[in-house]
Amino acid sequence: MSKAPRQPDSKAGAKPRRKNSAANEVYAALKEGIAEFRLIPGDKFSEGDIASRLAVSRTPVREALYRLQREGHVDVRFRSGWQIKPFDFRQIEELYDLRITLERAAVHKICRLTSPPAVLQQLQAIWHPDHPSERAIGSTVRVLDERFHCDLVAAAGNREMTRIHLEITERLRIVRRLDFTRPYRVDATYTEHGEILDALADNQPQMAAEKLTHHILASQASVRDITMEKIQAAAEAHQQRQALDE
Amino acid sequence: MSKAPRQPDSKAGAKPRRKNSAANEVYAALKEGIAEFRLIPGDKFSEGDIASRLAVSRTPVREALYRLQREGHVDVRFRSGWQIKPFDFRQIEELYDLRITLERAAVHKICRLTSPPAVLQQLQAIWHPDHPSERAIGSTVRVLDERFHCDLVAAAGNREMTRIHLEITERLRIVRRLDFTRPYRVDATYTEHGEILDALADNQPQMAAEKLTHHILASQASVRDITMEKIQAAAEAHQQRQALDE
DNA sequence: GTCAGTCAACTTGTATACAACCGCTACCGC
DNA sequence: GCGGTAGCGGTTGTATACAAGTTGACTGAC
Repeated sequence: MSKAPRQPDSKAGAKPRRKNSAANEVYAALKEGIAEFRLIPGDKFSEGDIASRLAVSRTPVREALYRLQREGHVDVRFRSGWQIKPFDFRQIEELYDLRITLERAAVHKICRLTSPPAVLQQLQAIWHPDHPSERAIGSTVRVLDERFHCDLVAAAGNREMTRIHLEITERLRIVRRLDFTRPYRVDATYTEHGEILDALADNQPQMAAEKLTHHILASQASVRDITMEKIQAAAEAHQQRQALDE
Repeated sequence: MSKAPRQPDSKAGAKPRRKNSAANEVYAALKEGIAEFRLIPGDKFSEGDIASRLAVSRTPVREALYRLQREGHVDVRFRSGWQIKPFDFRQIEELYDLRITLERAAVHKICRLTSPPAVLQQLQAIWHPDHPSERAIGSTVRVLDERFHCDLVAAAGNREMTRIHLEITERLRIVRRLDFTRPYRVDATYTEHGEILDALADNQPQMAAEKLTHHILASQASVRDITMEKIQAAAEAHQQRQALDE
């Protein structure tokens, strides 16, 4: 495995732990590493590596790795090490597509509800362009946008759908974090969210679904090129590091 | 934990193993136990219980339990044991609802494909009521039905959607297995599948979606009452066992 | 009889030890 | 020079040992 800078180990020597905090810390550290591209798709590593690097035993490392495996971030080959799963553009596209399916279903469901869920009011207050109070800026918008979509799905009232959608959101977050430094589609986001909410308020599911689809596709497009770019850069950096290791 | 009959341990004393077969065996044994209601929702047990019962160490047991936990079958409380998750009727309903959402989206996608996927031909051959060759009977129909729906979603070409759908199918299988002994809706299944395939062949997504929805709802209804019944019976048996333990 | 406090058994979380197995390299025969 | 094979380092899979926390029952006072 390429020698990434040692993770800041926040609990060196701290033996007593609550819950399975060690496993959780390993999980969080690895996931952050993947999200911030210190761990590059294709990187190989062993359980022992991670364990000594984070100063824990292999047991919590294994638990964390199995979680990540189930989430599709890493993979293991029998007695021959782990690796970060190669980046899969098609998978990203498919996840966005799935989001569209789920969220369209959600707005239809919302319109079929007998009484509109309270959360719509709150979303109106945050997002409606006529709203006079302060607007969020920069990457905050992205976080709020994520929240918007999750709230929308949750409002439809199917908890399993909400759970699945959350899982997808999690996996896409890693990609979306890539363009943190960019000026985000702030105005567009406000406009589009406003349109969706208006359509919902008017009980026009078709319109809401169309606006929603458009919004997600726009967001996807915004993310797509920067993703390509970053992945490329990360892959090159990775190759350089590997060359340096020899 | 109530004393369920000892699982048949197929590999007592067999030390050398390939893959993590011990973990897989534990997983399979537990899942079967849950599916067949030897492990009743609410049952409490410890890792040590399972380990000694299946003659393995706690390590593979833990791995299996964490898998089941992620799938929503069991839950753990910190240093205080595991339990089979209480049966959640609402969850079942929600999963069926989610199936409808995903499968409707799938048929729409299929109709938008430039060339119809080859699997449709195969499904026609199996399911079309005019088809002269042999029909499946009894519980085989249920297995084939499951396959039908998975194939349909797979044909839409979104692998992530296929994966999620498969996960849902897995979780519903436990419920569907409940009415193994019943005469299944054989004729209805053939008719309804035939209608869906016809609509797809005619490239009528709306029609296909409607027929599909109707079919899933019928299946759900068929399962609903028997589920109630069995759960009731299982819960009573469980109470009796508990009373007997004292 | 009831309630609070204590304690011991039990449970999970983590660390460590050991065994089986994969992949690679170096060596040997040709 | 080349092919095949044996051996070795490294990796995961499993077992076991130990630590920390929870639960529930028992005991004692009131």
